[in-house]
Amino acid sequence: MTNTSKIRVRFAPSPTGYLHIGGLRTALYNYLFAKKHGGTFILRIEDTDQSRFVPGAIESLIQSLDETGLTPDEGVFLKKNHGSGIRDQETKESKSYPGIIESGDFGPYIQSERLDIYKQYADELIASGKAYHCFCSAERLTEVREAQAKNKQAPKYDKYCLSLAADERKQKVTSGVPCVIRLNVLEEHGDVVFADLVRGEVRIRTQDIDDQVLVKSDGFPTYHLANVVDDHLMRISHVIRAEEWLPSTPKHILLYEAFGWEMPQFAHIPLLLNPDKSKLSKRQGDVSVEEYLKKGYLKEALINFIALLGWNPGQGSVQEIFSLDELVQAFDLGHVHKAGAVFDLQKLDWMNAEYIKRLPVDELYEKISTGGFLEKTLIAAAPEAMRSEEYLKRVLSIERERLAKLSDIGENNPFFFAAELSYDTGLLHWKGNAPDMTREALTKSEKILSDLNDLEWSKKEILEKILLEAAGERKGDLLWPLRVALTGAERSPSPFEIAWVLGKEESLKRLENSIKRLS
RNA sequence: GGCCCCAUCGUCUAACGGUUAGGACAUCAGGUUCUCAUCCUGAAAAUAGGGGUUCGAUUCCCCUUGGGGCUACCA
Repeated sequence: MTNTSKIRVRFAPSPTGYLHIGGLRTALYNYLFAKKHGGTFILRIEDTDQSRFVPGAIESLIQSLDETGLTPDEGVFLKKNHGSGIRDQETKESKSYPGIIESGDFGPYIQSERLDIYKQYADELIASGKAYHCFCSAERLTEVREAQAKNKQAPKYDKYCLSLAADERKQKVTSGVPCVIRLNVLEEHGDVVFADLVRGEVRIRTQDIDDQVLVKSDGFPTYHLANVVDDHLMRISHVIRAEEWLPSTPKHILLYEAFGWEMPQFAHIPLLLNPDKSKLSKRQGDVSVEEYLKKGYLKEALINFIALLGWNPGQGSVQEIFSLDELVQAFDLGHVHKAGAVFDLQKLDWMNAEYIKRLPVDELYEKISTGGFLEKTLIAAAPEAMRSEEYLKRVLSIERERLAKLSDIGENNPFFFAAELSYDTGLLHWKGNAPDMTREALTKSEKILSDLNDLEWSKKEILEKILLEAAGERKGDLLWPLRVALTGAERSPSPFEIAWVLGKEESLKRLENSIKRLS
């Protein structure tokens, strides 16, 4: 049931660590494009460099994709009950065939488990003379390159081994001399031209293209070979990847031609940048998706934010808040930017705050508690009474509009979780009021609040009404000392809200303490 | 060094030959029942430079400049 016109895209990371924020964006654009066109979003693990493999990285990659909602349609098994999360022993083993992968084969697609396939295709190229064995040492290659750099020439292999006699090459191969397999790029080929969906026509002179290594001396394929072979076998229709791959695309095109295969469409999306405009990297901030989630950035905000880094809905739209579904509807490769985009943490904070503000308190509490923020924040050290669900929900209803990220809970308002307040007594005085006046105000507040019953304490609006009435014209005289007494802080939410959160007992205790300070 | 890509406010971006060059973040100022936050209003802030093409260029072409990426038996 092959439908060759079907949209099939892939996200093809190397398992060298955690999912990078730039990787997430590449995955997102692939995902959006697939969903928009009723296509298939595939995950393929490109682990052809054994030395860079990080244990656990594959699982981590899959988990991050899953947590952000970008679960692949193919190439991954998410298992409920057992083990690694990437393989289902019951129904699928890794593929060991050189054949076409049809829709319905679900991987996992891990390149290190497909070495036979690449070997077979490399041999095919050797047989047809499109590729050749190279026995040159690293030292010689370095010398060649240095000489070329000195002469201001493009650095590329000089085809030395191609000049070896055929039987000499064969003899070396059979006797096991270490060698690699290179693509034989013919200069008479002419320019390599392709139409990039983002950039338009891209043209490279063949003389500038190196005889790329296809198979390394350890028998593993390089990225170039494995990538092209798999994209072909998996019937990838659109290669959507980061701009850093643009220079190697001509090499891939030459490979498709050498095999006589139909080419996918290419779309090279702009890089995510550090504030100094270099490629987004660690060192200048967090780049791991997991880190952002841990800090309390909501996946919806993260996805929304990076979607808009390098893409916009066009049509003069000024919409900034998009759900995943809305992104799917609006997405369009034609509105992907060509220039790189700086990853601006301040705007992410703003967007995350927007999402938090829109979250009902119950859902916010759910995220705080399941996200581990009860253990990671000021809440951890709070007295027992200040850790209850009911108390925390009251705090959240106040803090909701001042949180940039979940981990900020209590950060600006530590008095919500403090057993004792420490502050400068002078802070209690409103605009130079005398201590007597302050004491009088605090005593008045204490009297009012202690007279209120539980029902009146249950609503912050009631507290507000009563205190406001009592305050009269010069509100600061009463409210400022009360607020400081309850918070010990120069800045905080309103005294009504604080009192309501703290409750009668704790509020009165803090008031009494403040009055003691003045005597 | 070589090759390639890119270029609108500080940042993300809109305007696919004709706009007082628009929006958002950040910044600043003011307003909103005490401080802060939220919210509202306002301000400042950009087409890198030079040539063309055109009646008319942010927009199309060329050059310069600037930035970035790649340049491995890494992806």
